[in-house]
Amino acid sequence: MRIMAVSEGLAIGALARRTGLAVSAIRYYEAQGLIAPWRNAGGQRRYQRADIRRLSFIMIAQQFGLTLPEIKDVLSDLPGNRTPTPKDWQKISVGLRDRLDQRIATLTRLRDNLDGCIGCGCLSLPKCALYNPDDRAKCHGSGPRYLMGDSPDT
Amino acid sequence: MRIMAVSEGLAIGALARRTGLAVSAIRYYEAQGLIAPWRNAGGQRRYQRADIRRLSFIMIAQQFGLTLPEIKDVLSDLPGNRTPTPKDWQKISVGLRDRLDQRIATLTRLRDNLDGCIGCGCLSLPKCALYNPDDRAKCHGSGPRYLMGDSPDT
DNA sequence: CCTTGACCTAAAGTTAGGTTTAGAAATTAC
DNA sequence: GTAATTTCTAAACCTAACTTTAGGTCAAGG
Repeated sequence: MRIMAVSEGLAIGALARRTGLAVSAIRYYEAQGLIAPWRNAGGQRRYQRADIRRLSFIMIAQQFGLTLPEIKDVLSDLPGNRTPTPKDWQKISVGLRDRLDQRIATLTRLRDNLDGCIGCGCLSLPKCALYNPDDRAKCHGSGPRYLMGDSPDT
Repeated sequence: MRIMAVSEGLAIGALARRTGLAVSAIRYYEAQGLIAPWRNAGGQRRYQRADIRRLSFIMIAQQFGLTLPEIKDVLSDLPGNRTPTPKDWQKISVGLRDRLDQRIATLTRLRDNLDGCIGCGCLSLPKCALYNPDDRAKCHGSGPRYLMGDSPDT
């Protein structure tokens, strides 16, 4: 009688085909701690079906601009002792949505600042605050000012 | 009598201080064709005041996610035969704004797709179309599908 | 059994956007 | 005039996220 009904897992090539990722990329993610396959008797990697979803999540999170360490961090909220349920994925996806909202907000703010600059026609940075890499948008603090060439002695 | 009243230009260190960029970065931009100083008798780089504005524009465009080649491309619309006027800068800034709008739109679309995924709780890619890196959002075309593990034979 | 294709590891190479280093020459300050 | 700074070039190094290569091993088909 067959006991191993749950199958012996996916080989890395099959996983690559299912996800669209390169085999080398999957191995790289493993080296970075993002995925942990087991090994068969011959030492080859074997993956669970749930890993397809895991890799897909990684791909999506990358589209959203997360780095691999960040994604690793997000994924660490998944249960380690069992296959993640839709509910588990839903939970971490909400976190992803929050990050995405922040990025959109930042870009939108940046765009509005640019609009101000275009409006005045001079791209004056002290006015539009675009000069601040951290997007703190302070207008009269310390740090580099007159970035667009509008220094007082010009 | 002094003829050279327009000054002999900024040294690279002075430009670096005025823009907040590293000297090495400015030289790097030159290697990439983004800025073109002249050389003094001793072979040192000399910059115009207008270059402060040019470098600032580069910094801003980078915040918007443009690559250096893209920025070079955008800057190529500036007049080469004279110092750019506010009007010139205004023109290319509008182009920048367009690109920014597109990026915001893309991210927003991505977020809405994610919302659909969260809503259904399964992160099903065939439904949410997040799987398409080019953001073409086709739902039943060719290419990788079932990315989140929802293949028919699961 | 034997061949072919998939897989293994380790190390080197790739691209973007720079920084660092080394040794020499130019400039500035006193 | 000399010392300190700045600048010069070329080449090496850096991180992220991978890919490629080289030399072997494993697995499946006939």
